Amino acid sequence: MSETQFKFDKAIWKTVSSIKSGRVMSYGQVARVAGYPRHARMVSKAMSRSAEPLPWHRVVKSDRTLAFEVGSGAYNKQKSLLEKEGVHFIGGKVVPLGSDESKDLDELLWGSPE
DNA sequence: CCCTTGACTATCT
DNA sequence: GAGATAGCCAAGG
Repeated sequence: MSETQFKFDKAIWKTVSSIKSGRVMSYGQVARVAGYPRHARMVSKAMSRSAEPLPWHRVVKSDRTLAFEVGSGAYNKQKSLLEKEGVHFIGGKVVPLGSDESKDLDELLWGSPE
């Protein structure tokens, strides 16, 4: 494993573990904050290489949907982990704690999204 | 080296 | 707003 890759992994791990419970970050955002813009696709690899457990479930796509196929085991796993932290799922999108749910709740009641 | 892949993103129809 | 398209960049065959 090269030196540069180790530095990259370390930066990613640090950023991911800095995500607070109930909050989420997109892959691109994690990469940018870690100091590696346009490395969104590398974030997943770095997390996979992590020796110790990381709050990987707090990392979602830029549109706030999960990166896995809907209905897959990994998808359900990530979803339950997030819900356990108080994160809502509305219309397949995550709703972090602290965000204004009234609009989404309104959509739910009126049946606009799924 | 060339080509394909992927836990991505932004933009255009 | 969903689907297609084109960038993106490191890894691996």
